[in-house]
Amino acid sequence: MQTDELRINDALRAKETLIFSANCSIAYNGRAQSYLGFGDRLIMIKQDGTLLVHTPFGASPVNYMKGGATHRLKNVGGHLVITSRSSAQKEFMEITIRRIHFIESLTLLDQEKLLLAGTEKDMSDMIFENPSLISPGFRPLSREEHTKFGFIDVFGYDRDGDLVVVECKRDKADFAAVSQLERYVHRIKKAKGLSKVQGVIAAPTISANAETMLREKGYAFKRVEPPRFLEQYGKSQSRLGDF
Amino acid sequence: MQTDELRINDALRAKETLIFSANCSIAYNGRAQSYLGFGDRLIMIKQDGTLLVHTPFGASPVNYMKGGATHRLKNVGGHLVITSRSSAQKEFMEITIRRIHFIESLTLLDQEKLLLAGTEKDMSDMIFENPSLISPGFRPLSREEHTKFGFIDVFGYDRDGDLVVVECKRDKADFAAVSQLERYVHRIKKAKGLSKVQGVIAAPTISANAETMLREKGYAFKRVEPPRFLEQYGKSQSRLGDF
DNA sequence: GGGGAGAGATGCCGC
DNA sequence: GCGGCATTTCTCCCC
Repeated sequence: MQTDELRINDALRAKETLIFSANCSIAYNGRAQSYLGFGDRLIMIKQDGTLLVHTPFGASPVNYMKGGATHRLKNVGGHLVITSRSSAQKEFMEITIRRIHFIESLTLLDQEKLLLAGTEKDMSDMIFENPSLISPGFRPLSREEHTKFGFIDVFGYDRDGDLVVVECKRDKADFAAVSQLERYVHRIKKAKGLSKVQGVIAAPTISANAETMLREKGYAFKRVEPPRFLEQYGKSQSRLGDF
Repeated sequence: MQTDELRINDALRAKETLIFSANCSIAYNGRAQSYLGFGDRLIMIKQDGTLLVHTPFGASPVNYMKGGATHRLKNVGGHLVITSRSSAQKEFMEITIRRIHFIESLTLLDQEKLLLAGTEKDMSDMIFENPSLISPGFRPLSREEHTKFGFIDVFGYDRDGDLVVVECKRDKADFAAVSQLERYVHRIKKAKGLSKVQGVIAAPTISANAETMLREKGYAFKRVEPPRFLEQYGKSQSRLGDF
């Protein structure tokens, strides 16, 4: 126990990455409030102050504190208790520990950034380069435009000279996508004083209900798959260098 | 090295929770594609097959596989390589390991469920119990109603007998909240053949732009804080038992 | 720091 | 399974 206490304190002081497993209970108060009774969990405190509590199942942490939090270890009547505070968001967490299964700590060095392909931005780039994916004669003017009209994926003129707003979704488009498109179309109409602006959702699929709503409002759906730059990877691992 | 290989293989076979730190690179192909160059990371494989890769900074994993994935360890020319597959989503991940810093594995027992207060549902319950939070004379009919019209937080009649749709947000309301409210109001109007249905956003705050859009569409904003059942907790830790 | 929107979002619940 | 939506969403980017 004494050793555990020293080990955790040393890691926190040195701002190492600390990972341990413990039977513990957790109370949180901040943006919401939560309590979790005693059970075995993995707890990770990163070098930036991020704290994650993971149960043995599921992808998401059951409790967490964002980076910048400060952590303190106390010994309360023989039990170790970790308190974490984030002044930024007025958050507070308390981990009451019954038993520790293991403790590890070390400093991790990682300078790399994730390369990611197949995002919505990759879709809008692809459409900009291949406008016929939307319609014959489509002439894009801009992509990923952050203007006062909003953040519009692709925006241009169709064959008839009408303005077209294209909203891309990398997955199935839903009600929210239709609402978003409508919001952009209305803003463009108002800003440019136009009565006729086309709206297109470009996505691999669209839910039936969303498509009904889309048609009712006079917009169109165009099936477009997000580009898969590494399609060949699964077949040939030697192509990793292509990235 | 031989020991590391055995240790990881034993843990995977036994479906223990496995956590190790390694200098590694990561390739992913599935819903998208990604590549991450060599760096020090924490890797966690849970009892349900969830795999998480964490860098030393940030709350979110840089790479992951959802529960149900299967993991295999290979020795490729002296380097350990973990391959993970999820047949459900046709996903594939490959972790190439240069050096392992530590390995731990164990079986975690956790039966507890998180108790959480201060959610949007708590807000709609509170409004249902205290209708005057919306307006004097408001009479709620239902809460959290999952109908074919959609998922409506609170819905009832105002003092004048008009139908009212209330959309709650636990944080600042934004454009999306206004669009959502509008969608519900339109659907109710259509379904009931009404020309006049009120719409209210109940939230602690609303962004200035969203409020402008809200007013333009004839809806109202009502300031409501999500209920904080554990308000007292931060002041008096002895009250933990109240939960 | 706020606003706006994407995410390999995840997770929950209802049909 | 899909659909619809909340999330202590997190993260990024722009103003």
